[in-house]
Order: sequence, then structure tokens, then C-alpha cells
Amino acid sequence: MNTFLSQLNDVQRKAVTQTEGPVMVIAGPGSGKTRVLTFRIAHLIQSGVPPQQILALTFTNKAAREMKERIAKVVGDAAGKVWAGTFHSIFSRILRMESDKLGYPSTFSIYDSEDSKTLIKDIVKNLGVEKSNYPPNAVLSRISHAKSNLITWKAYGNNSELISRDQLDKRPMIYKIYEHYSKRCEKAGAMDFDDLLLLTFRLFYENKDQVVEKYRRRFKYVLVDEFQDTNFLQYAIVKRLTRYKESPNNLCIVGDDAQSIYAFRGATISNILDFKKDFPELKTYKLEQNYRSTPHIVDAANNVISHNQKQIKKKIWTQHHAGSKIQIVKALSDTEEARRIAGMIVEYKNRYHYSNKDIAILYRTNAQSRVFEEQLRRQNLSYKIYGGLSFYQRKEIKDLMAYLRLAVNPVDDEAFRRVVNYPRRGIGKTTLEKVMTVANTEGIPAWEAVERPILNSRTSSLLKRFKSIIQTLNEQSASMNAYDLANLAYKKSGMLAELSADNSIEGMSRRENVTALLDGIKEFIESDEQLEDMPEGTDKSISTYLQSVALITDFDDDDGDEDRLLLMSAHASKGLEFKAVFVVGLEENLFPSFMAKDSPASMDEERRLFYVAITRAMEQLTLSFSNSRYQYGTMRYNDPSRFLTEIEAEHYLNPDLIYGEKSTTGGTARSAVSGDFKIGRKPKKNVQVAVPVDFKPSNPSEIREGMKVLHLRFGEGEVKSVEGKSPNFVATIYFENSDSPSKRIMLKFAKLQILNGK
DNA sequence: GGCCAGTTTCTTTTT
DNA sequence: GAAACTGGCC
Repeated sequence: MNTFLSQLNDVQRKAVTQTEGPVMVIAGPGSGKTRVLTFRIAHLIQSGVPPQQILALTFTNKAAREMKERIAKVVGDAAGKVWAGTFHSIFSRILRMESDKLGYPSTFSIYDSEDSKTLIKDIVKNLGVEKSNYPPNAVLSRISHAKSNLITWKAYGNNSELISRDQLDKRPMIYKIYEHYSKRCEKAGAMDFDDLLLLTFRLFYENKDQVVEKYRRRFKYVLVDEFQDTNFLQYAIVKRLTRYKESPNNLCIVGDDAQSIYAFRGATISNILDFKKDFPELKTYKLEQNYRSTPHIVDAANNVISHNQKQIKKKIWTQHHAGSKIQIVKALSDTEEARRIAGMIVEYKNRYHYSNKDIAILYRTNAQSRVFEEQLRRQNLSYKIYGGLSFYQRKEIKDLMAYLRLAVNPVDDEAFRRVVNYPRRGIGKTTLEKVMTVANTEGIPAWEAVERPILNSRTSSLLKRFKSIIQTLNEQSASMNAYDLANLAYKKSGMLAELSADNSIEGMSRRENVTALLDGIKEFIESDEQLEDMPEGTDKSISTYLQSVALITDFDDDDGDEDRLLLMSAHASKGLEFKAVFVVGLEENLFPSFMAKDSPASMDEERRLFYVAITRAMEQLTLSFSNSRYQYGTMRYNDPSRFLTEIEAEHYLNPDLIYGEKSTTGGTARSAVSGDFKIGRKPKKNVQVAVPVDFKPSNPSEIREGMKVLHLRFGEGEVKSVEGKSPNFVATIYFENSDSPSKRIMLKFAKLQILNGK
């Protein structure tokens, strides 16, 4: 029976069999984390726990999928009854069943980030504020962070700290935008990604009809994967579910602080620290033995991560025998980088008999995939790109989905805006603006605003025609199955005619994509997977379909047997492993990203990301960089990434490429690389603010609020606040001469001179 | 009032 | 390089 337990080492087995009470598993890369998690669930089921009492929360769809598959391998069909999925998908499922308690329709729409951004742009425009001060991405991220910290728009407006921070950033109206944004989402019966969490918390917090007790009774065992990537709000929900009087506290979290790469999304390491406080009786298990990689790779990973300031002490180790050293590829251009890597792949396949699927190319930004695609095609290597513009983000797919969204939820303003004039039916910008103005001033959805006598008869009848299409779809949505409805929407909307008229290559591919979407819906209604607890009949509705695909960003269209190379972002690679890994584009301003260069905390996150990337490799690791590359339409010249020299020379096959020949003086990365070949000019290094010759950094502990200080790079600034405990003081300083004047600075690293104190 | 084409702007990672 | 935007034209 328990044969699978013998496949585990001592620590792993303890982590699996300690089923009762709070458990924390700190798991280094390749230490068998997923194995522990899945075996733990399997063990619970074999010990007699009904599978439907187990809730397993993951962070990405990919992780959820893999977990389900692996549980199924051990326990078979029972796996289907375990609630395993991403935070977002599990909670949207719950919200759908309980939406009435929040005043939302069960057919609520889910706004993706594109919808959110369009909405924000519209709000900014209506408020009449300078739009260059309110880039949608920045505003959305501010709102998202607020939501992730359980700050509603009302609380935001009353929070003087946030308000003054926004004022420093010259974005004083954010609180107002947040308010309008929230109200307009609610009006449209729509939730954005963060709302799925925030409203779940509200649901459990307000506890109408004792709804939280229902789920507490139901989920006796809760597991959270990648706990280091959860934010405050996600943990708050988990606590709401598991921490109450007489709770068995059967909560198991698995994570690795060194692999925290989603702080930009509000993930916080303090959740791990809080967990110890909240569940003092917890049992902790550390998995440090790496079963994945050869020693050079493991040591390199340890080298890299040791450059980070904050970390839970842990050293991964391996019993593997020495394998290949890490190879560096230095190219002159991005094309050459890709060409040489494609060549190396061919060589690896011959020399080590690797299949395509044993090999992955990892990059920092999805845009980098292009050049590699070209070169791989030249070598006749078949590949698959993970992420990037996913299937569901293609225009034609989003268009048809917008019709379907309107069919179940006609008040969805963003869907309305998207397709009211697609295919073209003579409803242009001006008309839409009029409708939206009425809608906003009266606080009604566009769907109702079109009825107001604000338009001339011609446009009015055009809008009526559009509305009647949606009405037909809406009426049919109750009786028709999802597939028939989608087909009807395709025809009725005029999309079929529009796409059929286009015989260009792109047009054909659009048609194929829509057909693929329709096939997907057909598959969805025909699959016999029965979801637990779903009201009979509703689970195959178009609404359920929309909910499930709204949260899918990666697409899983292959059967898994295809032998293809994988190209993906370093983020997407988390949790995966490959015999040979190429981490490419290792250049300053790319990996690490230029976005990180002013903040030590972001730089640490980039480093953790690099750590994640290199620890995907089992046998062969190659790191590449290029002197020049096409970026954003122009040629750029970047220095090799600082991360390259954070790995000790002994782990490299060809360290000269970054450490320089022994004879060269200094041997810094830059002199070694740019010395032999120069294309055009090198860009200027960061322009420094004029600094007096007698600059002398002051002792960080003497810096106080209100002081004027001088920073080597940012110039003069005023200290707005100092937080944190010695020696980790963090100051918020306002630098007038900087593009983003308000900066948070770790005092122990910063070179700051006090100009005058109070 | 709407549409197209030329022009400008902004560059990350994911649910 | 692509998406968003603006201005001129029908």
C-alpha cells in the first residue's frame, strides 16, 4: 500500500506523514517539493481522508495542472475530487456559487489586465487630469497593491500615508481613480484579478449565512504551494479558512524564499515569518538535498544567491558526481546569439542524445523569443513557446469572447466597448463617448445608457441593431449549450462574415483560431468531467466556460508527447526541469532588468529569478549574452550581466569570456568583453548629478526624517520617513531632480551624506 | 461623424 | 517593433 513512501528521503517522508497540524516545508530547488506535495495528498487520501476535503492552492495554472496529474498517477480517480487549482480559479469558483451574498450576479465577468487598463485610461480621461502622470500600468499596479493589502478604495482615501506618497509621486488622484475604478467594475458586474481575492475575503469576512463555516467544514486539509509567492490578501483568506476556534489547523505550506520572484505582484516574504507567529506549534521541514543538478550548477546557484542580503539560511547540496561545467556564450548580436545557441542545440542532441523536450531556452522578456524562433526554424528544430501572447489574448478570440461575455452579462462595459463597433457598424468614437458620458454621470451601464435620447435617429437605430444581437444571444444563453451559443454569436455578430471576407494569410489564421476556440468549447461541453458541488446543468454553461478561460494565460494545446524544445520566460520556468538549459540575454538592463537598477530590493528579486533559471538545469547549463541587440526598434549595447561574475570562475568551462585573461589588469567583466570588438558607440553610463569633491557618506543610523541629504546618483533630497529596525532602515526620500522623485532606499547600502539635520 | 494612415510613445515578469 | 494616438480626409 504505502509503497510510495519508500521513494522518499527521511525529511521528505516526515513532511508527508505529518498530516495533522500546521506544517511548513522549506524546499530548495530540485529537492522534491512537488513530490512531497503530491505524495502528501495521496497519503491523506490513503489514510481515509475524503478527497473533497482537501484544498490545494497553487500559484500558476501550470503548477496546478501538474499537481493534479501527479496525484492522479498515485491515487487514480480520487484525484479528481481534490480541489486543486490556482488561488484565482478556486476562489472564482467559490464566488460564482456565493455571488448573491456580495450583490454580484453569478455570471459576473472577469476583467483581464487589458480590460482594467482600458477602464483606467477612460477614468483618467474623464477626470481631466494630465494623462502622462497616470500611466495605466502604474495606476493599475498601485490599485492592485492596495487590494493585495486589503485596502479598499474607501480605506485608501483615508490613508494619509498612501495619499502623501501619491502626492510625492505627482499622482495625487490615484485614490479617486481607484474609487471610480471600483464602482465601475461593480456596475459592470465585473471583477478584476485582484477582486477575485478581495471579494473572497469579504465573503468570508462578512460571513453572510455562515458561508465561511461551510467552507471550513468542507476543507479540512489545506495545502499552499509556492507560499513565498503569496501576498498578504491570499494569506489572509487562507487564515480565514483555517484559523478559528477548535480548528484542526491542518495547513501545510511549501515554499522557498530564494525562489520568490513575484514581489512585483505584491508577494511578500513576511507571510513566511507571520506563519510562524500565527501557528506557533508548526513543524518545519527543510529540504536541502538537490536531486536535479550536477555540482557545478548547484554550487553556482549557491554562489549567486549568496549575493542577496536577506535570506533564510539554507545551502542546497547534491550527491551527484561532477558533471559538465557551465558554458558561456558571448555573441556580437542578438541574431548571432540565437544562431550559436541553435547550433549548440544540434550539437547537444548529437553528443548527448537529448530529445528536443530535454532542452529549454529561458529569457527575461517574452519579446526575446523572436530571434530564437527564426534560428531554430533554420535548423529545423521544432519548438514550442510558453507564454507570451497566449491564444486567449489574440484579438479575434477576445472579440468573440466579448460577445459571449455580453451574452451572459450584458452590463459588462468593457466587453461592450470592445465589440460595439466590431465588426464595423458605424458606431464610432463620438457616439461611444456620448453613451459613456451618460452612463458615467447616471451610474448606469452602457447597455442601458444607449436607451437615453441622446443620439440622432440614425446612430440610435444602429445601436438598437447591436443591442438586439446581444439580446438574442442573451435569451438563447439560458437554453443553448455553450458550443451552439458560441457558434450563434460568431454568425450573429457578423464576425464570421468579416473574417471570411479576409483571404490574406493573417485572415486565414484568424479564422483558424476562432475555429480552434469553437473546438475548445465543444470539447468543454462534451468532457464528462463533473465538478463537485456545482449546481446541476450550470457547469457546462457558457458562463462557466468563460470563467475558466478568463484565468488561463498559458495554453495547454499539445498532448504532451510532442518532442519540442521549450522557449519561455524565466518566470514561467519555475517548477520545471530540463537536461540542458540555456539562459540567454544575460546583460545589464535586460537580465537584470533596467527596471530594477534603482532599487536593491528589485535587484535581489532579479537575482532570485536568475537563481530559479539556472537551477532548472540538470546536466548542461549555458549562459549567453550579446554585445548588441535590437531592442524597442533600435540597436542597444549592454554590458554583460553582473550575475555572470557572481558565479565563481571554477564553475565555468570558459571563464575568460567574462573574467578576462589572467594577464589583463583588473579583469572586470566590461573590459574583457568590450575590449576586442566595438560596434558604434557605447551608451553613456548613468549620468551622475554633480557631486562636490568632498562627498563623504554619513553613518546611516544618523539619518532622520526631515533631513536634507545628498545621494551620489540622485543628488539632493529630503528624507520623508525612516522605517524598519537597525541595521535595516529604509528611508523614503524625495529627490527633486529625479524622474521618479520619491524613492525608498535601504540606508545600509546607500551612500548618503547629511547636508543639514534638524 | 467615422475611417485610415502616418506618427509618436513606450518599453518586465503573471493571475 | 508594436501599440496607441493624432490629424487629415471622406
